[in-house]
Amino acid sequence: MVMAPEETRKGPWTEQDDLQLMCFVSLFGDRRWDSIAKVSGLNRTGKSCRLRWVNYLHPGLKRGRMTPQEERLVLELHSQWGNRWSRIARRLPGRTDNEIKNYWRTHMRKKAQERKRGICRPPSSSSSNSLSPTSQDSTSVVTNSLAESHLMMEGSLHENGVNINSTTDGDLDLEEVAKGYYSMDEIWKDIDQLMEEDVSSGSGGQVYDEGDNQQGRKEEEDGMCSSSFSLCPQTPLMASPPSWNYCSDSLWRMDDQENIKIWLPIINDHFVSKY
DNA sequence: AAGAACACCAACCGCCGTTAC
DNA sequence: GGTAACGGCGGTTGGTGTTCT
Repeated sequence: MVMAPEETRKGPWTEQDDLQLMCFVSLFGDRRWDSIAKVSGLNRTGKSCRLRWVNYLHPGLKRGRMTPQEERLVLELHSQWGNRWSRIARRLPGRTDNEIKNYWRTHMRKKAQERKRGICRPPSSSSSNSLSPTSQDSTSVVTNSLAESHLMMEGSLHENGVNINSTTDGDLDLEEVAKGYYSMDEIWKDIDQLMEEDVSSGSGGQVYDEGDNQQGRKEEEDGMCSSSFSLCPQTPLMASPPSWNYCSDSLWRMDDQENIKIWLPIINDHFVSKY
């Protein structure tokens, strides 16, 4: 049979996509994005998956407006490092380079406009950097809280990587994987193999219809991802980022064990049990 | 109330460095 | 050592929601 050539999907992510990606990242870690992209059946590029994870799904992400401390830190660090967004982002736990970049862009645009309108006061003589917060309204905040913000940052700096090793009752002991009993490389190799097999048998690489992920998706006896995800719990799916934020947050943070309980059997069935 | 302007954010693109083969 | 694949980064764009006129 001839499979229609699948075009890599682009554009907005659906809730289903997100869940799917989270599931696979939780199992395989946030590396090997191309493989994750393939294995997950998302039909997106690895880059796209990575971006989605880093900028949106990562459990440690903060949401909402920047605090004055953060704003100040961004200003400070930008004056030091320029547009090294990812570097700056590392100093602001929970904020992504994209977020900071966007913030800065907006911020600078506003500034430029103010300047244009002559609202901005001339820069103080002490500053050689036109971008530095010399004449800004937030100056007071800016000047007194460096130590404070650094302290805050330190507090939350421990990386919020995906903790998948605390499962106690999943069939797969991810801890073992982590310990190296099963190397991820081995697993990936096998997955790659599986994917090839699935493709050649015509059952793999299936992608849900956009817009109708649930219905009409018939269980394929062997389709790991497809069938797996039809088994996925009907999580109170989120209609908007804020609610999703809550969900993803809770999915990850509140109870990894629950999360693992939910997802693990699914993956186990198909390819993990063999390890 | 409607349209324009603005602000915010998600996502893509292209380049570059690193790694594996 | 050469090359391809991958991942990360910064720049940019486009969509959507909000505020202003």
